[in-house]
Amino acid sequence: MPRKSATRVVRLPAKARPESRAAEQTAVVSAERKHTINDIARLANVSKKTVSRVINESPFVREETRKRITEIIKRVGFTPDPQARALAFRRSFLIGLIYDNPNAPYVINFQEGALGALRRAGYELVVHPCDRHSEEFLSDIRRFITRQKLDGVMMLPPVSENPVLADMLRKLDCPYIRVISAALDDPRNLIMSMDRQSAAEVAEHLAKLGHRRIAMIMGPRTFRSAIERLEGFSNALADRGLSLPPEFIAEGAYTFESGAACADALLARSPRPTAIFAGNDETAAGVYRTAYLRGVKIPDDLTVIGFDDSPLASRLCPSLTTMRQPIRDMGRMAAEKLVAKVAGIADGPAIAATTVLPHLVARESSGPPGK
Amino acid sequence: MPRKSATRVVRLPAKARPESRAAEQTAVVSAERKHTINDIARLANVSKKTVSRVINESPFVREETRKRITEIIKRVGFTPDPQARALAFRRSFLIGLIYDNPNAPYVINFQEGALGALRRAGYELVVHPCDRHSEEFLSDIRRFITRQKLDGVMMLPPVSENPVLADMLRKLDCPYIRVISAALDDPRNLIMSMDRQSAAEVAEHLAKLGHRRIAMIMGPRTFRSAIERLEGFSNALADRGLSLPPEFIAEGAYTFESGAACADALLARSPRPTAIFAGNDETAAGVYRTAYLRGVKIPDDLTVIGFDDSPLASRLCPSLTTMRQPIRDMGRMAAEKLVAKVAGIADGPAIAATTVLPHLVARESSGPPGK
DNA sequence: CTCAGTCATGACACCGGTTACCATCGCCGG
DNA sequence: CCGGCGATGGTAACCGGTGTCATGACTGAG
Repeated sequence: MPRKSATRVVRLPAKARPESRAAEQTAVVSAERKHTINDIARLANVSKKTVSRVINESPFVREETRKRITEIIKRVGFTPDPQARALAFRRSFLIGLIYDNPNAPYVINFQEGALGALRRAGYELVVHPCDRHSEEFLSDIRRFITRQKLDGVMMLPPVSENPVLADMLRKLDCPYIRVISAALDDPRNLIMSMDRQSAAEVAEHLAKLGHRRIAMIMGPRTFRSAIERLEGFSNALADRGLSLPPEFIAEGAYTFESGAACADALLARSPRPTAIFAGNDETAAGVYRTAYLRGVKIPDDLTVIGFDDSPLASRLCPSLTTMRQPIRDMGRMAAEKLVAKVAGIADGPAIAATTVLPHLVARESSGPPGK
Repeated sequence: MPRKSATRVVRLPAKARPESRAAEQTAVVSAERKHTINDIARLANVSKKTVSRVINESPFVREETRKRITEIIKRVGFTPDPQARALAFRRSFLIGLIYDNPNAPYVINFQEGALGALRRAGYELVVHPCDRHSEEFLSDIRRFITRQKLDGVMMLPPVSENPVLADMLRKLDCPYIRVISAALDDPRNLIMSMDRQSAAEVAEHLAKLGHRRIAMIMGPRTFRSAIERLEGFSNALADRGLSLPPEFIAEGAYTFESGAACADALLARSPRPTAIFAGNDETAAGVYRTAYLRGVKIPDDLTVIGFDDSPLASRLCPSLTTMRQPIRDMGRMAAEKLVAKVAGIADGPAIAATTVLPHLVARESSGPPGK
């Protein structure tokens, strides 16, 4: 068909035809027009309201009528227009996922866990990666939410820890769920990972193996999880008569490179630690790299423990002992909780935060101290 | 405030008040009602149509009027309702991303690349992970698209290779872009990764290093990329007088486990290969594992090359030589191409497929053959 | 000065659903 | 036999924007 090569000329000529846009030209392509609720009503010989009742499962429709209408709907393959519904319902049936996390498997797994629950409830998921250091950080998110009138949002750490953001969401009157490591909000808004307790489990593991010179590469102090893991770890070691001296604490950035650098500093000490608890798996991979370059054998010369149980953990050689977070489940729980909020149910008085407890997955990288 | 604990009782009692739903109770919470185009019109003392013109940058508004309205819009913080716009425009401004790919960084990077371009054009991204082996695979996707009346979808391999799915999309009259390794469709619908040429680059690299006994662990034959990489590799070797004998070709599954298993088989041969080209980085990690268990040193005893340049590649020790795919760019290009289609522009006669050419990133895992 | 052509704007229908409210119908007891 | 009630279905208005078309003011040519 002869297409006008009207790229976007429409806007330029101040003297185009009245206000005709190139819309129809493409719209007409579709052979059979989509059915609307009116078509169904006509076919079933009832009013559109009755059809609407059937769609929304209103009990005020005679069984026979309902059956007839349902039949027709199925036959012609009618789907109510989501935007029209959204307009009338004042609900978009869209949930946002805001993240700022370089850990791809974390995000993907959460996303997939959440989607399962969302779909079941009739919602779809819109994603929004962001950069919390950007100037337009907040306005971007605001635009994200208002642009499609999202019914609610979920946030992953570290953005989930941002109090200003949470404030903004409250002002926007936008229901939200924060995945987070500490009780920084109304428990109804939280999915909490018990990082403190998890870190204690690492301490116990290392103590049992007999380590006494233990180091930790923590995440950035601006991250709640970093603090929680550090304190949980340190306290648990103390409980067992072990200490985590300041010179054995390095502040990394939850990244591969920082892990390597911190490990380099730690392994240069004498005596050097026999075990390093890395703040996350990426950091642990950095430790591996430094050990590889320095000829330090894992786990013979050095025990390494990570956190997350990302795919990376089992790919490394030797495989990495780490803390597994049930991220998929967290996604599901976050979604369920959010949907309940959006629907206005389960908004009762005092509901505890939803919590998850990571657990240790022992692999090859941890063993008794060498010498 | 006294909340009716009306969880969802609304549906049960056949004799509730007419048909009142619990909607308003939650809606009223917001202190100041959202402004609509009517409010703006009233404030500016013009018709809503004129406000609409300003919003849509119609040239037919007097400069002074435009300024006044713009001012008011900004002052009261008005945002046009997206669902209402969508309804009137017959466009949802939503683009879907359909994937079925266990490689999280791949998906995340593509997603982020695409989002940049989509945002700029005023679209949002809705994600749909799927399981191509599920019975409801197709109907799920159909529902996904119709449920929110998506304006278009992007598909990642391997689902992108499914011809039945593409057919369905055409029938649904839903614009789509397939990210793929071969010209299986109208070029306007494709973002093509030149896997054949890339694999040839690997062959060249190995040949230059002096390898003669070279093996390949390919992906599943049902994957287009697996075939392309195999043929490209094999042909390029042949061009250089080298051969890829059948016993040095193993069919994996693009997974860590299959990589380990295939490597085990290959390394059991005698003489064994001095280099293995793994179909992707995951597979390469599997090769590392087997080498680790067998005490085979990389790269001294064995050169390993991956494909993807996922984060894993640089985390492994030794770091993995691999082919880098510009995934983020692919996301951006796919989004731009799709937006153009949706907008009806750039639909000219013959447009070549958009192609990308992965390139080699040489790291520590490749070197001259040992003995 | 008149007339045609532009530009700027408004009135109104419409997108495809929903709710509020009203009308009708069948069945019941008084 | 009639009024009343609950069950059903219809009508109109509305959600918040956009398209179409008419109209009035302004401009420049003849």
